[in-house]
Amino acid sequence: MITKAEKTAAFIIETVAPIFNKNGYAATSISDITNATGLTKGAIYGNFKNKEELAIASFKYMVRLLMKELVKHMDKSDSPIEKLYLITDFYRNYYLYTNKMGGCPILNVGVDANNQNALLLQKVRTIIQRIQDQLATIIEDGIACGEISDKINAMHVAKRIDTMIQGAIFMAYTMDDDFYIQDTMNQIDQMIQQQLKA
Amino acid sequence: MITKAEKTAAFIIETVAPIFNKNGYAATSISDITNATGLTKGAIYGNFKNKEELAIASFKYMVRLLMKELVKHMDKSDSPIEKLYLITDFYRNYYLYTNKMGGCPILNVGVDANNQNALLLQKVRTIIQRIQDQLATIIEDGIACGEISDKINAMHVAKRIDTMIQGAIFMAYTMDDDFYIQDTMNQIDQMIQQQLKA
DNA sequence: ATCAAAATATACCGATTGGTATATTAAAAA
DNA sequence: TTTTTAATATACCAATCGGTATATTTTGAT
Repeated sequence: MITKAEKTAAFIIETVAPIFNKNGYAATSISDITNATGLTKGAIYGNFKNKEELAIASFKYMVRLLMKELVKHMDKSDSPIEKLYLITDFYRNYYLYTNKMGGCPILNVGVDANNQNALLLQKVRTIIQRIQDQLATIIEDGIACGEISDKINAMHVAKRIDTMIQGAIFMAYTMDDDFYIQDTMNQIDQMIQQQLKA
Repeated sequence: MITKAEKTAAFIIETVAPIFNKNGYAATSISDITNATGLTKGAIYGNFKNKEELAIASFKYMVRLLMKELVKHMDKSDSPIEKLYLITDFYRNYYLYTNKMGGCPILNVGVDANNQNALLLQKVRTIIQRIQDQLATIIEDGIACGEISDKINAMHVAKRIDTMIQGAIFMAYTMDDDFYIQDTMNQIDQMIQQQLKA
């Protein structure tokens, strides 16, 4: 059975996650949290040990949301090479989609947590690692089924694609210009076509 | 003549810039600043209007340092295409070089200032714009002197290169792995060779 | 050496910080 | 319906926040 506290905890996370994502850890105060939720400190600290635990829960929630959407998108095809195109396709809507949740949590927390919060930084690293592993797996699947050239290093290409995507997201948000994402996705598509295809 | 206050202001900026760069605006307190400098609030607020002004001065100082180094590096050749290679060459030492100053100020302030400090964000945008303009100018010079194909859009390529560089910097710092920068610079070099060269 | 001005230190301000102890209310079991 | 427990609200804590007013010191010109 789902308790009241569990519902409250979920509500707090959903409400607070975009705030942490937008403002960063240090710039988000407990009163920001009580104001946004309409709850009091009692409810917050009754459900979370401290600010850090809530920030981590918020980050995990954001990433889970994003990854669920990405996987849903990728599942539209079984072909590895088509899956790669579906990934760039997903990121073409990323700016619009993540704006609602206060930006890209990986970029934001990655920069914000560095030198500031070891636990949060560790969580981001794990997520990035997981994304790259999955990307590499798709490429390896493509090699295995003959869609992708066996000359290429799957993990290297995975990192390369991920790096370009994160660069595009940073530029898009900092310059408030979606062009960077659109152009980078075209660039990655071209890379897939010209360098990866068997 | 150089006054005592001017020397103090310079000393404060040099001392504090890496701290702002590492911690971000909100997570850097005035007491962090007095502790690091050994000065008191009187000296700080006697030389700077407020925390924001000091943060902006610190950011400008970091960028000036970096850009001076980059320009010095680029001046090793007059050939536009060689200048492009010298840029990637510069960034091959970027991780080691910027670690001492608390990371890449453009990445850090770009993410930190977004939704937090409009003035700082504006400064980053101006710097990024300037970098891309200069990059585009080099490419256009290359086109003019026949080193670079006239088929390409200079500004688009400039943005593309800048995006890849920033992505590499983000990944390198978040994952604490210089590989991302080295690999991306190789990638850009290859791009120059295969797509830009006339 | 004196003195005015510039520069820095000290002491203080109200507001806010993250967090806790306790009181109160709401929910569920008896 | 009473009683117990779970959940939330209230009131408070010391510490710190950014910033200022004023006192003190240092500096350079006379």
